[in-house]
Amino acid sequence: MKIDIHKVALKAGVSIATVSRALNNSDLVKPDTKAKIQKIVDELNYIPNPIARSLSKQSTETIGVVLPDLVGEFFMDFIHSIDEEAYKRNWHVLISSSHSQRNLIETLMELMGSGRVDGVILMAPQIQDGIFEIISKSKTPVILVNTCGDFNGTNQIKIDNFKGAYDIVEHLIKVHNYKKIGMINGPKGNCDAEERFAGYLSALKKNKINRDPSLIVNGGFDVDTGCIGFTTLMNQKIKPDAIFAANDMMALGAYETAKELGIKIPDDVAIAGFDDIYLSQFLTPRLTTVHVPIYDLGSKAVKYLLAAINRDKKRQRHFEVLPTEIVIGSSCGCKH
Amino acid sequence: MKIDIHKVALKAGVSIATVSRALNNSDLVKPDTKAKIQKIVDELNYIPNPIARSLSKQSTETIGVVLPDLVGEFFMDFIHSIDEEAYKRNWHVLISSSHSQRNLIETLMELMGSGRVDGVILMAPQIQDGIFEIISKSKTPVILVNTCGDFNGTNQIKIDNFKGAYDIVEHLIKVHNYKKIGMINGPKGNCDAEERFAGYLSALKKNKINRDPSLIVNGGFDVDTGCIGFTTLMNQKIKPDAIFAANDMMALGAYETAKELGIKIPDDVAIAGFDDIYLSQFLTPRLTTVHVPIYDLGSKAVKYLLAAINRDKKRQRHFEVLPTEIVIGSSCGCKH
DNA sequence: CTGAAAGCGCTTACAG
DNA sequence: CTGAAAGCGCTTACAG
Repeated sequence: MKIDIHKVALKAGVSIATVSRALNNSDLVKPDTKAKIQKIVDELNYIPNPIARSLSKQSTETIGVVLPDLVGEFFMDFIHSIDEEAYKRNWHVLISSSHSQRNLIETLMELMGSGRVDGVILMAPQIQDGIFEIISKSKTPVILVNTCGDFNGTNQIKIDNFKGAYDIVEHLIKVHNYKKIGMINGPKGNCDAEERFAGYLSALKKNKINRDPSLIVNGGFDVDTGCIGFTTLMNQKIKPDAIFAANDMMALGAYETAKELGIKIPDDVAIAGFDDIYLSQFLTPRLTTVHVPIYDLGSKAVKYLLAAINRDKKRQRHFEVLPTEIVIGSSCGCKH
Repeated sequence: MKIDIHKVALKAGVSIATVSRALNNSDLVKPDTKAKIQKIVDELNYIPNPIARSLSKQSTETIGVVLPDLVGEFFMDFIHSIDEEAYKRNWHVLISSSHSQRNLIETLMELMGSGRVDGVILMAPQIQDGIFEIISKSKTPVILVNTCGDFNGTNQIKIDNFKGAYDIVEHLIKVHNYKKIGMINGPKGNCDAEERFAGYLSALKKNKINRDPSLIVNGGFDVDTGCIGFTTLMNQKIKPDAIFAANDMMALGAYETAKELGIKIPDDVAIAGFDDIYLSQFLTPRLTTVHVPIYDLGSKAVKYLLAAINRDKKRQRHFEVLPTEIVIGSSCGCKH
């Protein structure tokens, strides 16, 4: 038999209002009464129905997380950190990835319009038209994760793609004296990709190396396009002496292809990546890459979102760029 | 201004009951009326409040997923497949991993007692006392994923650890003629680990190889214990000619250590793993391992859970063991 | 400090 | 086919 607040009230000899107050730790309830009620609650193993509470309070204590389509090990850590942070505060996490079948917009609208969650963490490196309209029209607080640009009034948290890329390319230039640094770019329109590319260009410029369009190829952040990109770069007359892949997955593709073609890393060509995915430490040679503070990203996203929910007007907004850090392996030519 | 069912009813000139029926596609509503209501709904961009609906219908159309503490790339695919399957049916997914701070039992009890979800997918290779009490006492349907044994009355789905291990060890014996096959075991009490170990023992026995306790070491399913296990095995007088690691992460540890010690795989010692994690295809040499149908595991877990929820009495239960398949790389000695 | 009552936004048995 | 009303299980302003 399902036990509800009435049963507790009956057994405790008080009204349901008092039970409710006691459980919400209102100081309108006498300590004695609280204790008495708590005893009954424990006895009966009563758990208040969160759905009813949500309806009444008009808040769900649940945050929604919307993820992009492609998911990798990266995201598990992200979710884990979100869950951890949410748990600490007794909040819940509703997951929703956008699928081939449905687009981000749809997912987002449904989540935000429905009242199923009090706020949304939206990871959207590939921002689509219409998203801002939805966000700004809605009263549901949102925090954008890894989204390009600075959208006024919207909470944002992201990683420092630019500086990470800048630093690692500068490492290739200054420490190793490479002159022909190729790049396998990420997908068009992807924020992370664009910022990393900008960092690459900037490092070249600051170090007075001319940008050579033949050394820049496009990729899609996956292994296959890494293979293709690497092949393209290495089949040209002017071969690069180092290649910066915009993420580790593409660097991995480069490794694979290098092995097949008998090209030695870093002797024939140096490689650097971005993300520091778990896998990269096990590559031979260890990949030089950029570490991304993924745990921090998740837990801060939760903190800022809850702050936004609690102050309920979106007055003061959060905008933060988390630092990235280069991780030196031997794929760049460093000895270990 | 938040728009609710009353606004829609007012504008459509009908009662809220009729609006509700129309939206639930009841055939008690005349097609004309339905059309008229739908038009208003679209105009106003009305989305019924799922919380109110849940309270009224006593069902949430949400499934809870409880994950163990250690999470890896494996789990992201699992969640993704669950989300995909749930989405198809317009269900939602609430994630809850057990943390250092809280144990599985607590997480589970809260989730099941609260009415926040209609059913739970519980991945628990390391089953704890008390879990069955909770499950059998509760009316909330549960499906156990990768849990050892056959618990009467409980829906279960798992992978064929035994056969996977058996097959891969038999491959080492029959194809490569290894005689001294070591094993780096998984954690004590872990279901997957125990079944894999049983498969190993059975393959030895069937092929008339005596079990040699000095060739069996314990591990914890992580890279570090793989390193330690490998070192231990290779430092003995009688060295193994092949090692079966109970999962790929430990095989990875073996690779690392082999590299450091200058031991060649597979020439000095063959290696086989289990899981076929994404990473393993990029190891040199490619790891011979056992593929686990993780996507299937997730989507079937959802299907069976929803079936259990819908038939609401737990009459007919689902129990399924998904086949595993060996993936031949060159770490076992096969040419590629 | 406590209780009776209204309200959160829906669904659905009941009556017509 | 449609509507008035009760009910889902809580919270909280109001009155005492």
